[in-house]
Amino acid sequence: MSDAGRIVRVLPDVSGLDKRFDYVVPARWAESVDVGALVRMDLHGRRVAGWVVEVDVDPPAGVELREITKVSSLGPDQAVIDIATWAAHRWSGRVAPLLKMASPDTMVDQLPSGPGPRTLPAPPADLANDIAEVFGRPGVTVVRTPPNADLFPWLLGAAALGDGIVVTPSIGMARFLGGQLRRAGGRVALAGRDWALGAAGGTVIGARKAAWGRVRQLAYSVVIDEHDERLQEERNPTWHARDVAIERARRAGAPAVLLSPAPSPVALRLADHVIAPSRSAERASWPIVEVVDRRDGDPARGGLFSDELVRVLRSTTNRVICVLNRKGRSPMLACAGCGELVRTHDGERLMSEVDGELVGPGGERRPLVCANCGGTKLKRLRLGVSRAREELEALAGEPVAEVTSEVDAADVGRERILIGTEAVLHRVNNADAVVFLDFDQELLAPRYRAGEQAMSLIVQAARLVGPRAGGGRILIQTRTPDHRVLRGALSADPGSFASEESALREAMSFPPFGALAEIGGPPAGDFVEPLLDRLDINVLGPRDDGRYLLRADGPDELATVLAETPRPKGRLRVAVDPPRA
DNA sequence: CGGACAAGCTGA
DNA sequence: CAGCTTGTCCGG
Repeated sequence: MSDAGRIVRVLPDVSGLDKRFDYVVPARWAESVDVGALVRMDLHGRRVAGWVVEVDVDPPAGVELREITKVSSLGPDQAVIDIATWAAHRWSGRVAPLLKMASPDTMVDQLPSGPGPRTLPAPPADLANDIAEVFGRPGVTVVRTPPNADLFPWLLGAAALGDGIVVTPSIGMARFLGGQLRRAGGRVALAGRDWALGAAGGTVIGARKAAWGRVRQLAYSVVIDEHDERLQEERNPTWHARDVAIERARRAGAPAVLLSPAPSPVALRLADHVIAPSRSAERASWPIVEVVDRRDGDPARGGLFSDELVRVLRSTTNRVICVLNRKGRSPMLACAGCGELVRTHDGERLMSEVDGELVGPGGERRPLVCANCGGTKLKRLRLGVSRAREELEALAGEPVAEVTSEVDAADVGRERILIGTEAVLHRVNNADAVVFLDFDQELLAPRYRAGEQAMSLIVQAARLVGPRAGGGRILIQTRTPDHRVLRGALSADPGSFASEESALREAMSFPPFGALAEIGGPPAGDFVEPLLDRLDINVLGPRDDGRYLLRADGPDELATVLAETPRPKGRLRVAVDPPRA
């Protein structure tokens, strides 16, 4: 090493460039530059920001090094940088966007002092044993929590261990739980805003970004509502906060605790231990769920308005939320004779009519005949949200407000009855009843996670209406009343649903029994071409949108193949664990 | 990514 | 052939 100063390796914060460059640190900053520091430097004629990812490196021969021009801020520590590197490989993306997630919102030149000694209240007696057990051992524990259970005791149990991260699906929930913990005497840092506070010690809590929080010494990772889709980033790399939180805990030898009323098949597969409430406690926390068979419904009105729906509208005095997910897509077909939906052979997907034939999303074809009764007269069920709103208004004899995803929670109307897509479930805090007008759209959506996502909607509804003892009620209108999701919801038994769902996934080698990546963009075909005859990789597609699906035995195998396969030039899009595949 | 530079296209 | 677009390369 030369006398001129230390040499550091820097990852520039430039999207589209995933390369590290070496720079000299001027002597005056020698002490303040360490791994993770945010710096500025000249790169190819422009001044850019970057992260120091290694110090005291041997630069390549024959390159004249430039100097760092500024030390801007403290940043992620070595542990977080290592996780970002791991995650970039795992989700086949670049490191820079992950480090950005792991960096403070505003520049930090010094950490505040750490928390003093603290005493937290003991968790309630009925949970104390479970909490002590769960947080007393490393590894992954899945805790199935009743949908209306208070989650705060689990947070207390974690915080008692010292520093750690807590991930929630929304910032709102993070603020709520974080506030509770702070009032109980915990040291709490909201991910992003309180970056420096968290780095100095305590509990870092936030939405999925909290998975990237810097902590002094990680003693736990907690994921709240593990089933919630919002824990996964939708842009590339499509990292999942659950998986990041688990990996961080694993590396620190700390417990990773995943809480959910309906844990995903992935969580259950990753779990070393599963804890479930007693059947009676779980059942009591669920609202009353009523499944209404609409095979006898009037197709002219989309079969959307059952007698049971009318009864619910009239029997409650408080808010009723009606959910109707109908975005584009071709209309569902139902048999005019028996009312059965036209579904694929395995009953998992809807079929549509193309050139006088029935066609399923996987390419399955058969003539225009009902598989249930042999009837040849099929009817289209189509009714959009705005038409449904009008009809509902006429039926209820009172105003009905439409809530779209563009409407802010604060602007939701005063009307007693609301109708909207699933977004309405996130815009309202409570209701007497939630009615899913046409749940088949969710159950039979052309995605392998459709069942899981449908269950997640029911959980959300269960929270809005509260437990059965308080009169909480969910009405689900469907033409597939025997679907495993509905059986699980009806008996307030997400455990049985989870077993069935996992068995199906295993039979089809879908995640978590295998890993998927979606390959898109113009060069997709060239990219998958060398993989076609490999035994450890299945190439599915191309689908009609030109995308391919790759399947490997696990995420590690998939990541390695994606990293080793040469990238043809052009804009290739790779989405690992695609949320909508 | 975005600047540099080269190769290709256009128009009077 | 100047002037502009499009493509390819590369950064310490």
